[in-house]
Amino acid sequence: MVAKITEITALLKSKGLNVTEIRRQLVALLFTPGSALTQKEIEEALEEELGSVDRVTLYRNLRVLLEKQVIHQIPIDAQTVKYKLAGVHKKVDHPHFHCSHCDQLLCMPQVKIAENMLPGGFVIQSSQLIIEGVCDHCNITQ
Amino acid sequence: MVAKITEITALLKSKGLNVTEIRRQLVALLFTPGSALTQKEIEEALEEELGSVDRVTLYRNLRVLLEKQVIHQIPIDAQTVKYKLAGVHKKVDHPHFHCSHCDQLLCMPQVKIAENMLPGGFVIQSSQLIIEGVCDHCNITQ
DNA sequence: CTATTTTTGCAACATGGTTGCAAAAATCAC
DNA sequence: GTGATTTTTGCAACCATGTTGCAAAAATAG
Repeated sequence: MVAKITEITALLKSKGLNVTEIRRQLVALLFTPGSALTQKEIEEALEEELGSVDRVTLYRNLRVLLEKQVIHQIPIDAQTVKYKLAGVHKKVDHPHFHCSHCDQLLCMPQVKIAENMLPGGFVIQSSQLIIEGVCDHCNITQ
Repeated sequence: MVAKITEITALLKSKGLNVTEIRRQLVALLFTPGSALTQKEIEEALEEELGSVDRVTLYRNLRVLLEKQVIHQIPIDAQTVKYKLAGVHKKVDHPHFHCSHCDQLLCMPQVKIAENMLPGGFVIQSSQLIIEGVCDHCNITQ
């Protein structure tokens, strides 16, 4: 959770982004592996840190970070989108696992969706898979 | 496309729903296999048929049809939800294939997401898979 | 430090989700 | 069928969120 400021600064700069207070806090917030938040959750968390956050500023920063692929947008269900720090996976559209117990969102690049799973003649361009369930950690400690 | 009115009426009644003009047109619209529309697309299509459609009425009818499982809601990406006539598959959360060429949305119940695809300790409760690509038909005729 | 570029905060507007309520339509009981 | 009852519709209204423009503030470059 406590990522060094220099680490975050370096990440932002490496993507050609200026470093501002909101961006630093925003990235810091998503730095924990597995943590993925909705815009509302981000807004609330940032308000605790910064007092108040303009929703337009947050909205624009989310867009910039998405464009530069610092973060990813993952549609959990028809009415929820979560934001997550982009991992190191090459493909943008790898599967995710959402734990209904602890709300963690984990990348599952080991799960592959391949063309041979489909009837003949179908070509895959991309795919998006969300698996909802209980993660290994919650499964044990529960 | 031209499903007999009696067929649609029967479908609605079988779910315990009264038959109204909007519901009939709405179901008729989604009757074509593979057709899936956004709320906006539905609204526009219905306006051609009925002159004008109140967005609240449409919204409420979509909700009722979802509840009764006459239709399903499928999140195509972070900013698009499509509605589709519910098929005959037992599981609600079967995979879908979205053709980027003809925009058809096809059910792919043959693609299975199984627990053994995940690391040990993970339990699957449900899953949601959207595969984007080119369908067999477009692939040939293209 | 000053000039230039970027970012922020705010007003404003659009769109979609949601509720309440009275009028209209559908269904039910005769 | 008629009238009573239940359901559905259409509309006003409100809230949350997406989106743009613009001037002030902050960050960066020289």
